[in-house]
Amino acid sequence: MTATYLTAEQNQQLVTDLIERGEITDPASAKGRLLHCAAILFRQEGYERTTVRDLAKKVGIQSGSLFHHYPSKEQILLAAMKETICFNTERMKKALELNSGAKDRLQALIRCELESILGDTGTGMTILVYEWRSLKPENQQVILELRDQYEKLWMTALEEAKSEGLSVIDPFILRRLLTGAISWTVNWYKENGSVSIEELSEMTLTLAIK
Amino acid sequence: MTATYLTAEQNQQLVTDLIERGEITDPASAKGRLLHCAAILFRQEGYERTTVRDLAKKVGIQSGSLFHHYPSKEQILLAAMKETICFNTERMKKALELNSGAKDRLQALIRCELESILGDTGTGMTILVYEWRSLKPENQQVILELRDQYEKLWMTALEEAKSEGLSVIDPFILRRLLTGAISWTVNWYKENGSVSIEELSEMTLTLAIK
Amino acid sequence: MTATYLTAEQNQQLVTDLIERGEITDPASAKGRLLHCAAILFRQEGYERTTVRDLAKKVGIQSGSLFHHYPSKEQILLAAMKETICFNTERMKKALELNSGAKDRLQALIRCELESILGDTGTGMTILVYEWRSLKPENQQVILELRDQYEKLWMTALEEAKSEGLSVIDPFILRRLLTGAISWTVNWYKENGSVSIEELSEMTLTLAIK
Amino acid sequence: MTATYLTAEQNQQLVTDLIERGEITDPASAKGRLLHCAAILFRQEGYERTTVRDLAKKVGIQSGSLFHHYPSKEQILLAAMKETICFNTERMKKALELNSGAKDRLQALIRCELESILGDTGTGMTILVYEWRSLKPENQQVILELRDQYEKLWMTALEEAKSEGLSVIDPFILRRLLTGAISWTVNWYKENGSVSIEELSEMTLTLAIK
DNA sequence: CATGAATGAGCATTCATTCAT
DNA sequence: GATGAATGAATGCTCATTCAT
Repeated sequence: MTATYLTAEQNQQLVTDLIERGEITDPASAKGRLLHCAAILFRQEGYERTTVRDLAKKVGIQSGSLFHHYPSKEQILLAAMKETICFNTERMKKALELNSGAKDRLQALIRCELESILGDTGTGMTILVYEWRSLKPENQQVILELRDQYEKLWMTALEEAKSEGLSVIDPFILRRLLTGAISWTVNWYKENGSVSIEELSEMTLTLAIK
Repeated sequence: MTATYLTAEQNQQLVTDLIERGEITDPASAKGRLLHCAAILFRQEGYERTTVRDLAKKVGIQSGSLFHHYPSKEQILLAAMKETICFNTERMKKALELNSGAKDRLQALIRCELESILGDTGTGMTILVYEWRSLKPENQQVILELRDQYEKLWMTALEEAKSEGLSVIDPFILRRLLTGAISWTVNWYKENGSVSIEELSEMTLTLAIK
Repeated sequence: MTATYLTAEQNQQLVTDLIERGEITDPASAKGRLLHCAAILFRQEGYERTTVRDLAKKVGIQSGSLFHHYPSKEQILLAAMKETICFNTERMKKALELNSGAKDRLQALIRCELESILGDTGTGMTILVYEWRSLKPENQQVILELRDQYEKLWMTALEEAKSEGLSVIDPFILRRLLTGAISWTVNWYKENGSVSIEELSEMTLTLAIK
Repeated sequence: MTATYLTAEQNQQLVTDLIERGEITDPASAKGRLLHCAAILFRQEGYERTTVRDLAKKVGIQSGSLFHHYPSKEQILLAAMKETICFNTERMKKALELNSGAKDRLQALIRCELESILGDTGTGMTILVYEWRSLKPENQQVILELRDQYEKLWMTALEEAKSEGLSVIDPFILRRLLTGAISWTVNWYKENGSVSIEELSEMTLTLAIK
């Protein structure tokens, strides 16, 4: 048996809610399209290798127009990161609500993070991992604070798992090992390969618990 | 009980041997110092953010002089990657020789890779992971081929572990999950913290096997 | 004894008359406010360093809206210069009418020009001096023609002074030396300092005549 | 009778001395040519309207090469200003040495400043006057300090003139009026016109003293 | 081998101007 | 009239690479 996960409808509803609450930008708007394209390019090519001209071309505007929406390239990265954390934190909360029991709750988190890394939503956590060093220290701090909430959800779940005897490793270290294992999937997982994201999340769970 | 690992002397001997065989560059030579500095800077700052002037300054020469040793910045990265793989492949072979039994052999590999990522030798595997996209496809191919040998050592050990019932996950996927978990340590592990590299390698082992 | 100068009421009356005759724009109108703000910003920051966005912000409108009033940034500068010359020419005429005798008439002109440079009316001659090179040749020509009338008032007064033996220098050169001396005051004169504009105009007069 | 002024040879000797002492850059060197061209262009076109591409073209190099010599456009302006003040301060000192008597010494200063403004040496004081606002406050401070020595020479001469009864105006104000009168000549004086620089300096002197 | 001035393509960013709403 | 998103040419600056010395 496996954990319950958000349906496509619930996922879509979450997006709608967050747009309404102003926490993420409507992907249908110019600004939202910009952010979506930026997330994809930064993920594929890396922040440094993506020029504002590349980005503008992908969005379908002129490079100067980017600066109508954001004052600098780095602010685009920052905004993409912020919305990504925000969306994924909310999705993890919803996924936790749907499950009870340490094991299922942990699996829900793993699956959420995998979906975020591997999905084509452009909201992927990958840029948070790989483009971190491109932020100036002050902006790193901004992200760190948002990331705290996200990581608290994980820590709670891992501590619960440990107290139930499902794991013996220190939760702090286990979380970091899992972060690496999951984020690295972006470099090898092929969507139409033999393994589904759901199966992959089950395998990842067996790493975390006995 | 834990696996046997190379002593500092054995490690040093390996370096000497590889220099003699011409497989890695003598770190005392100008070229070797260049490669060493490059590895450190590329790891710390990233390849794109490291300018040839930064690198030249660290080496203590003028930027134009770099190009007497390598025809381009990318070739410096490529050389650093090659030597890193070469050295670490050899070190893993040595470490495997020192151990028998699937569990110990697996732990030896984990420890080798962690040492390579976290050690201050400048030979770290980190750049292989994070600067991969900075290589042109043809150079990626060169590294991929070298990497094959390295990965074969892992695959053999993981298949052995599976056939002995230590693990149930597909070795191919397990290796990739471990790759991520181990390489990510560069982002959080603090040398003088409460956990030694040896302890960390034991914890990582518990992820891989039951 | 000193020359007679326009009272504040006479000054205000002049403004009203000129608005009525359509020679300057009513500063209460949108266009007038724009010109007023432009004159101030161009004087403070310089024409090149003042962006249309800065100007729009000061006026309290959007930058695109400026172009409903003037077809280009340069036309705004041109209009500001035109109105400045027009207003100051008229003011000098009035001031000349109030005085007789070469000395007093000359002092009246000096004081007028100083008031125009140092006053806070935003109609100052400073931009004519410092932003001259920002005009395209054809627009420089437009200003030159307006400026001719203005300068004729000066030349007449200086020739009169010379024929009365008050000065020995060639009026053409004397006028240019005075132009520099007076316009430069914008860079050092402090309104609440120890010297009033009236006193300064007397001192300047002693430069021009014996 | 008129004041003594530096001969062309003495002028040239001064240049040579200052280059030797490292206080100004050899105009024959690449850096010196750059500074010379910059001074001319900044004077003719203004700092803002001069692009680094314009400057590079005039020097005969590529725009990127400018930044081999100076880290920014503003530093080029700053260097040009520094060398200008330095050279003109030294030239004024030499000119003062050649003359005695308040009147002659004052005329020497006036002539020096006029030569500096109107000469084609590219070392003209004009940019100090007209491009002042283009410097950031910290760089303005640097120039202010250098300028202090220069202005002290003037103040001493003007105070001497006043104590000898040659002038009645406050030296502080007189200096500023003269600064304006002299610097403004750049806008109207034509070299091959009917008036020589020497004659102009005599006329200017009659403004300053009775 | 090493230097360091020079290159030149490329970069992020600016900004006057346009125009559909 | 006014808005404000979009334009696109131009700007100051960067940087891997070249090459005469």
